[in-house]
Amino acid sequence: MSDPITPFPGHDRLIRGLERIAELSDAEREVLQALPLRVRSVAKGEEIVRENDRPDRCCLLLDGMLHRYKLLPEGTRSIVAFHIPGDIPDLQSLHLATMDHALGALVPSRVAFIPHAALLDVAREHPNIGAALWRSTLVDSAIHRQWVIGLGARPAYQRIAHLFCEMYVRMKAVGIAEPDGFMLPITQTDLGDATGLSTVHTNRSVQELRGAKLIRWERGFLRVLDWQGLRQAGGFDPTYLHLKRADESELRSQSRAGPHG
Amino acid sequence: MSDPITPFPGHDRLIRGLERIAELSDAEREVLQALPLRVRSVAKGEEIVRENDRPDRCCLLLDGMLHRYKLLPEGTRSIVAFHIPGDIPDLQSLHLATMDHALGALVPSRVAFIPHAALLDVAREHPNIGAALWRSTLVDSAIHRQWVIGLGARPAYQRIAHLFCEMYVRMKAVGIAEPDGFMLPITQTDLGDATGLSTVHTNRSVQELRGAKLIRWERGFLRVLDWQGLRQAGGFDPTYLHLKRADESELRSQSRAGPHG
DNA sequence: CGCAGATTTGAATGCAATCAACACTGGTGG
DNA sequence: CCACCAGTGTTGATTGCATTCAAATCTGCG
Repeated sequence: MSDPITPFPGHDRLIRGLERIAELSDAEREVLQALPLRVRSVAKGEEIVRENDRPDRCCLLLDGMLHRYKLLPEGTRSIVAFHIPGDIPDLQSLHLATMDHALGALVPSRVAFIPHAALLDVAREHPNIGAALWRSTLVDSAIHRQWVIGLGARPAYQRIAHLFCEMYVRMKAVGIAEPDGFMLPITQTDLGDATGLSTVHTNRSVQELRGAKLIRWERGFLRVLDWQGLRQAGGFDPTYLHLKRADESELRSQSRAGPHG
Repeated sequence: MSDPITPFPGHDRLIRGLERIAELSDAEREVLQALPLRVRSVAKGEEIVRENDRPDRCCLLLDGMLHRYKLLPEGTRSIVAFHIPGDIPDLQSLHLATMDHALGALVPSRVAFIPHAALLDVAREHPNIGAALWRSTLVDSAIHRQWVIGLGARPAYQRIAHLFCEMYVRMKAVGIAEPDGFMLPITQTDLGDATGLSTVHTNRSVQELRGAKLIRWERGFLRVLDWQGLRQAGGFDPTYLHLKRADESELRSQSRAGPHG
């Protein structure tokens, strides 16, 4: 249960997370390196921030996977976002005092807390970093929009394919994907709560994707067998992730499968 | 087709729009008053910003109603947001260069364009205004999240009730609602495209709301007959709109109908 | 008046939810 | 070491909410 102010390991994640969408100078990277991080491990299923909380710090994900969700009166859980290392899932709390949803861990994870005050200072002193943070919340918003579109207009099969594409591309962008797939250590129940489908129907749709030889998904690793096919199945266009050109073109050109980078 | 730099009429809308969620000083209001606005009328159905555009200005809505939407390959239109006077629907373009959706007018409207450069300057020189703008995009994002929840977990009837509540409260917050309802000059087709329902089923759900004596909706005016009932039908909790305390408590306490303020 | 867009109604179909079991996995404790 | 259990994944059967297809009515407007 280490809870010291660690001046090192998490900063790389933070910087990579921001650099996938924004340009940073050396000086700015150094400023970020100096941010105080309080590292903590969280257990699977643990709630990191509660609905209605008024946090005074943000949570940077270092390792593992988090989700943002809301429990409805009927007892159902609605997942509104998945988060991967490098993300700051509750960055919005910087300017929206009250949490309108909860943040929790889907698997054992490591997070780092950054005081609001520190982030606000940095954002004010270094407008470019401020812009990057703002931009980061805007990409988050763009992902929400895409989910709205998916839930409103796409059938189950396509919805799931789209989500797989999204997670794959996001992970590639921070360099934590493998050449042939990525870790997706969530349950089908989680997937269903995120796509608005029952677990049963989620299961059947995943099987369809397997049957179409687009993916394999075992022991938490999702292997992409046919990237072009999966993209097509999901109607996926990465524009909305607003990655920097380089990352984006890389993934466009990538052809089907094969264990080559 | 007036297209002069009008230094006056739109600024009130802008200020009211920001003040529903943020505190502004007199000095800051004056700074906002000095922003250059280019006012324009747009026709019903007109596209103001196109998908894939890279705008160099933002669009402030003065009168009317706009929507953000995306046309899918299958030919369907997915509406991801409705906008009312005081909103800046494409504020995200300030930091996300490429539009990942379109912006259009649902009814004849008046908008004012503000150059990105001007907004960025103001945001940098006046951190509190910058925070208010950022905050504004965060509320937009929170609304998206709520739509995700609705589309993923709520049945048609509830979804529509929830949307009606949301629009009512947002309009109250900028002072353009009537005591007994508000202008909602959209078609049921629009409503369906926003709630992920067919027009037929949208129609039937609206009729249910009417049958339950919760609303009336004629000639573009939605009369709220039973606010508490409507709130309950939609499972509506306004927390996610992040209004300033005052506005929020006002609406909580308001009881059923009646033409008293 | 006649037309286009919007609303409404009816009937048939279908996607996805629900209900109900069963299989598989990993972890725990006897 | 194995029995047991909880969580997860899978399959089958049934139900139902919402879609689609089709057509009639209503409304505003040129």
